[in-house]
Amino acid sequence: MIKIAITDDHPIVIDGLLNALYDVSGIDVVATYNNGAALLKGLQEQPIDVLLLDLQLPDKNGAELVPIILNQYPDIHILILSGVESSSYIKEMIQKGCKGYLLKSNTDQPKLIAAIQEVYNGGVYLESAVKEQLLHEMLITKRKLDKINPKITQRELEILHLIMEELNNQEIADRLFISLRTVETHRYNLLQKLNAKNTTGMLRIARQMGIG
Amino acid sequence: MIKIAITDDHPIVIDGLLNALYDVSGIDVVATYNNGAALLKGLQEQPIDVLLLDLQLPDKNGAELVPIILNQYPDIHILILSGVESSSYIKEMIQKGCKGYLLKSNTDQPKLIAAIQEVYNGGVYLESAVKEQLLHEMLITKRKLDKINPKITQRELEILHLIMEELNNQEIADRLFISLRTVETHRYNLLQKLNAKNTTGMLRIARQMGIG
DNA sequence: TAAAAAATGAGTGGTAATACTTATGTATAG
DNA sequence: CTATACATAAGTATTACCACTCATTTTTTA
Repeated sequence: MIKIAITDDHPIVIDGLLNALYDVSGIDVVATYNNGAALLKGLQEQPIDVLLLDLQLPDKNGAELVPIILNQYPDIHILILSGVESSSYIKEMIQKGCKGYLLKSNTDQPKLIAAIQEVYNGGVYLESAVKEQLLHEMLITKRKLDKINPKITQRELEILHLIMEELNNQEIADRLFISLRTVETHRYNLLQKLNAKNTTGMLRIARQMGIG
Repeated sequence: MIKIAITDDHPIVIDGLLNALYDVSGIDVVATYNNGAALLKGLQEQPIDVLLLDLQLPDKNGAELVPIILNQYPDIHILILSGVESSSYIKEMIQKGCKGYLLKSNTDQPKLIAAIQEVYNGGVYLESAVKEQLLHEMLITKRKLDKINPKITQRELEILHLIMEELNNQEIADRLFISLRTVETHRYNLLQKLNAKNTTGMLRIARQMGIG
């Protein structure tokens, strides 16, 4: 018997989920909460296996809540049930330790049950639309910017790589047997070409272009 | 008519591909090469739409070859045909601008044709095994490092996020209604806790921990 | 081979970040 | 009720980085 808790601030969503999971063999919804505080309190007395968690809650959002929960109850399998299909959100949640990410918009009963069983058994559940989204994010990045992007020279690229390796200008100069001033010039030109305001921005853009 | 070139150092592979693509409507194999140099030379006189490229060539490997080709012929769609299913390879190749990655081990004629048509039409082709591999890679990262990780406070995390957004200390101070010196202190403590020597390193480590 | 692009490097000035230490109010947990 | 942790903030130096401009040499390409 998989013990489940539902947390969502919309009663309608909770009703829908209860309905979808009612009388399903092997699944038992033992609690529902409508905010983060209630959830954290409830977990103290009611142990669960799987948590269906909405990302947008009135008091705390999922990004804050998940680490707190997993820190105290590492064995709970968290299944995010969200309205937004944003790959950065999805990635963040999974990396924080959630076991799945469902979209409210297209999750029906069979999917929901499949997801619950999958995460309960130690797997990760992502529906195919979400998978596609992630892959797209991961792979596309580069070439579109590539056209717009002013071409970075070989030497500039080398310097970019060394900056990524956390070398400072002096260390880069020593490594490449060139003057500190030359490194500064290359670096300045990189900032211009990538239209970045500082090193952080430069590296972010570079990463988006697939460098690194 | 999609004009195709094949590059592989194994004649048997070339024969197999020729055979698979022979007499397929809309597809025309116009050249075959068995090393990188021959390919680069051939491209000068024989324009193509799609390149089937083996990663392991005797003279140059794919990682070197692809940027050279795409730099000179940005409109060629490169389809990697490799024996190794390594996600880092796959990612690297796609990010360098390749449009697809096929495994020699399980590519049959229909798959091959589908892939060629997909990339010719501007898409990216990855077979499902490869997709799964990539997703796995992408999502696993976090939790193992999570245990080791020194505890970063809520406020420090906030500041880390704002640094990632390319704000400087003054801007962060203004945003959080605190003093510049306080931001500097938090930032200093972050560098210590993450054991980083500069902002670049700090952000790299943070990313590895799944922050961002 | 001329023209363009890339790599090299310096001048000069300014701003931001890093490297510490010390300290205080405040919340929190034992 | 008292350690402990956290957020806050200042003092004092030093170093790194950013912002430009200009100039020379080398390499690439037309």
